[in-house]
Amino acid sequence: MTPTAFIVLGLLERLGSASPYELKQQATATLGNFWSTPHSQIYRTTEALAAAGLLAVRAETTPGGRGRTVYSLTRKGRRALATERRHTAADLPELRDPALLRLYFGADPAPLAVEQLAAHRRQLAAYEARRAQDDGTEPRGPWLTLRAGIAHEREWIKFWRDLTGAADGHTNRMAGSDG
Amino acid sequence: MTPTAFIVLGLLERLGSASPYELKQQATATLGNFWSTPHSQIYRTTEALAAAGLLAVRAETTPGGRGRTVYSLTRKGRRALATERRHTAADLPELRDPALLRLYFGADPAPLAVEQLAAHRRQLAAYEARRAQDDGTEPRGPWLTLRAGIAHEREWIKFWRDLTGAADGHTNRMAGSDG
DNA sequence: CCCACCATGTAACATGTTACATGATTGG
DNA sequence: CCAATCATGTAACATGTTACATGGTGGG
Repeated sequence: MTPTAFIVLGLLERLGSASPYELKQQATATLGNFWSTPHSQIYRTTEALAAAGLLAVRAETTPGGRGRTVYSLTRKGRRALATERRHTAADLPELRDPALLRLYFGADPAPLAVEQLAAHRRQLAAYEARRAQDDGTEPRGPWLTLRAGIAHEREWIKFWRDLTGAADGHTNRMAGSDG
Repeated sequence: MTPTAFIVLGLLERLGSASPYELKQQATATLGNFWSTPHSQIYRTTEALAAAGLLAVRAETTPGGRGRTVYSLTRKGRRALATERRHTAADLPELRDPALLRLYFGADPAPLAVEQLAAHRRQLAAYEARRAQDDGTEPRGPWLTLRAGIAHEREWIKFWRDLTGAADGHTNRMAGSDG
């Protein structure tokens, strides 16, 4: 099962039923900060899952006339989701950061670091606001991923902060916060 | 400029000249741990860069008969690389970890955590071996990205270690090392 | 000499990115 | 009522993944 398929099934379990458009909105709002999915892929995936019998299709006509297609889990879809949840994956994530790539190939660290630092600080603030806003009722999964996000943002901030003032001289190394 | 193009130019600056095959080997060996690139894309990119005048092409016939195509930077290619190095990007990386995705959608943390913990420990060991092996002559860029890799691996290990024993009960939260 | 693996690619298909299209709704 | 935006998609193209092809090379 592809990640997108898993996301579609997982979101539909929560939402009951939804159009691909709504699924995309949900995905952006909830997973968006650690996993992005293009809407084109959501449309393809809902079609494929429906063809495979994991989703039921319903054509809706909203008052006003504009139609849309609404999907919901079938029993088979529920089973597939449960099975997939039990699988464990041993794949590791990649860092895959364009800024890191530039750094690797010899870009001057300081200007990169200034931008990255600001962006990561904004991101961390957003995460922490979300955590603060939570009243303790959010399910454990999302809460844990939020925790992971916060931890890694803090690492990025440490990393780039150390580089904001680093001169681009001949010395390869510097004293760092690295243990 | 696409990341792959930047990688091809950057590697060719180091290597002087290389075939797409060699570029792929180099990319895997050096960047592989934080940025992967499929070989198909390397072949496409070398062709495109050559067509744009950033690379010079030379058809080689190795003793034995098997031919290959060797590329090297043109002056224009060097200029493009220098320009690109000066650009700063404000895009943030995504975590994009399949295990995190499962966690988000309610997978039982413990079994996931066991596998992830082991895998991240191996990865950290590999990074640290590389750092230990370095005699201080490695350029700063690679050394910095290695440092980032190590820091994040440590975060992942903390994260998953806290989850290896977590019961999958009704309590949403637990005491964590999060500060 | 044969099998396995390295070197060197090409091709088919899946996924991701970006642009376009079009009907409703709403703020000015 | 016009422009912007939301809702709802389709399509074109770029990139990534995976399978296949084929010539050399080295070990048993």
